[in-house]
Amino acid sequence: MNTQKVTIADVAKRAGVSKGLVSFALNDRPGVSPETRTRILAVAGDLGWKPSLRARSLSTRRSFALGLVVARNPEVLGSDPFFPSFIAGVESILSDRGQALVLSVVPSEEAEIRSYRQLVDDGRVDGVFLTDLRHDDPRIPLLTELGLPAVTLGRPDGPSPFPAVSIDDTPGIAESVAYLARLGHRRIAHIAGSSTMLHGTRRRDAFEAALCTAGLPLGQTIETDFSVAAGSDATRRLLTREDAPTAIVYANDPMAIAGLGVAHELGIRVPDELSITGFDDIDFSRYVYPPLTTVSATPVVWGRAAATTLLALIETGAADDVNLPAARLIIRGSAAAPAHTRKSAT
Amino acid sequence: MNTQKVTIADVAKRAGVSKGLVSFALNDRPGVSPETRTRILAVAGDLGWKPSLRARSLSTRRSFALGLVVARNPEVLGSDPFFPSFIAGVESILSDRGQALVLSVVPSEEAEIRSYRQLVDDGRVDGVFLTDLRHDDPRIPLLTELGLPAVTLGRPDGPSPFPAVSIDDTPGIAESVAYLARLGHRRIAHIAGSSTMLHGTRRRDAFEAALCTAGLPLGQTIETDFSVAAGSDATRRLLTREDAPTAIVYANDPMAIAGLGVAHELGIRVPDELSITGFDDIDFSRYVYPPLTTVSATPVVWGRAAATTLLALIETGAADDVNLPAARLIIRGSAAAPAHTRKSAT
DNA sequence: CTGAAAGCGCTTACAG
DNA sequence: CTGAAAGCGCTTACAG
Repeated sequence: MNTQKVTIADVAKRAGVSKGLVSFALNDRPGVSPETRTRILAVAGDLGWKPSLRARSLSTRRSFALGLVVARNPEVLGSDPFFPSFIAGVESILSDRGQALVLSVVPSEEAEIRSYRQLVDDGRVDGVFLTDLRHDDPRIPLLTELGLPAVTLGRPDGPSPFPAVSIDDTPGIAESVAYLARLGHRRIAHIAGSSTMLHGTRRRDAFEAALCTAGLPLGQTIETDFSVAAGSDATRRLLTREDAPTAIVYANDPMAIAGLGVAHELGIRVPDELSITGFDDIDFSRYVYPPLTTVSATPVVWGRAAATTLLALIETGAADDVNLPAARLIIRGSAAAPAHTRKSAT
Repeated sequence: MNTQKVTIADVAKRAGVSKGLVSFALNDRPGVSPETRTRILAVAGDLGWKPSLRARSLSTRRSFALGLVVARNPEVLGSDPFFPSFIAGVESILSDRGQALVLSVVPSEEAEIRSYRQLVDDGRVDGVFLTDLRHDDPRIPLLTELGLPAVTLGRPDGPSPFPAVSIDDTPGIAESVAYLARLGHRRIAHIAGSSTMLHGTRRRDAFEAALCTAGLPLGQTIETDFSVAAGSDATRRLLTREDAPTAIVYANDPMAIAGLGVAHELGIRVPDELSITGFDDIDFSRYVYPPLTTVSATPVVWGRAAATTLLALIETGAADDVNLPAARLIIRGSAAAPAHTRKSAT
């Protein structure tokens, strides 16, 4: 209950020094003799002094907080565990360093821009995480103009003054396609994410490149917004066609799980009559039936790395890009040799 | 780029008044003539003055931010869309009121307590949301001691000085059981959430009461931690028993979806041979097959109400409890008459 | 209705 | 190595 009662002045008086010196001792700055420093710190401890963050903020013009503004629509936000995990990773770094996370969830791109401006106008944060990178992402020039440090998750497609923390998702898609091709599939489709998102396009490009590598004809691709609903619709369209694919590579797990539902509904057995692969390895993926063959993702690791990088950037003014281990294929039960291959093998 | 350059002193000088008066005008306090106020505000507008939140924080001892600390384990956090939606609801209120949300995700109960203490030591927030209420929740005495305003989601089982914003989930469970009983089920089991959580116990109690109302014998109940993995295990245990139930009422959708997977794996058809119901109506629930009969939840509405209440409490020092509309049963495809009933009906 | 001053609790040149 | 003072940009009694 005594909290916030004792101030730097109390410590100074009790230690018989000036407030300035207490501040120097606290911040480990040169100009205080070791003995004096020790004495000051001891007095501070005795008194239970907790330096006021608000006062420090005012004089240092720092907020000791990092920001994350999320502009996903509520549905895809809810069915995708990326953010909870990413945030858990971020927090594991921040909590030990006395930093806080300010989270903003906004419904539109306009609201997103307003949110960033508000954050800097209010001096709420010292830097932000840029997730879900888009093509020619408007946030990069915006933050540059605002002078707010940032770290991007993945490398932007335009010029960027910010360090990037990346996980290459190309190998995961490539492995998925190669695996399906090896099983004997020739009509492989892709249910892609939004083409406004960098990772939507990148996974799609990886899919097409992998098809090419495997010597397979170009497959059908349907673009979605990454939502469960869109994944469901796209699957239905694909499966009710004349030349329905025998395998579908999904750009994320939630859509793949929805696809599983559609297949069940249509009486198409997975993996016997249809193979599917996902992306992200969300918790659900191993508990649906059949368990989903998918690509691992490590959002917690990404969160830690991004937080570490952003903090370094803020403190030192510079930080290197970091490349995290690529996502890999995890083979479970949702893919198998296509029906005709099986028949001819019998 | 001019941001944060112009201060209250500039406005005062330009308007020919004292800083104090500018402050009064800004805060709509009595003691400024209408003309003067208008003139001051006009000057402020011209100059593009944005009052410094940091300076206001220091002198008012307020942070203009609200806190949410989440202590769920990463898995259940990720598969349950409650938090993203709840937060979206909270933000929709906060953003218009110049408030920010500081989010803390912690791995343990000790870390949780430390997090709250840190939040008040640093004066990061003016109040917090208490979610996932537990029995004899230690956070209530803790926050009382710390003097931090809070709002609870649901009513605690012990004494609490804080307003509660509640959604009664009892009717939803009661309706689920009544519906299954009406379909002809007599062996209905419950896969419950954690008994340390108030909503885990409450749903379980509602289940047992509903069974009683329906004149059915006490069903089997298995307690879990609400996770997908636990829901899967519990379902397997139930279905491989001699006296396997013909229907299962799950305490949340993620577990019900895992249950669907187990049933598929065991070759038990849903709903023909097994009926299941969920709780929460998460986005996935309508896209699995068969689509899940479940109970609606409105986390966004809950978020708005909780934010409104907490802000009222902080500003006026008091706020009333609020009761939101109860969750209701949503009938989809995962429940039907039990197999033997069907047979005898043929 | 208005002004001048002190205060919120730190940090940071500037002297010594 | 140390002290006294000014400053960060607001708010808030206190006088008039």
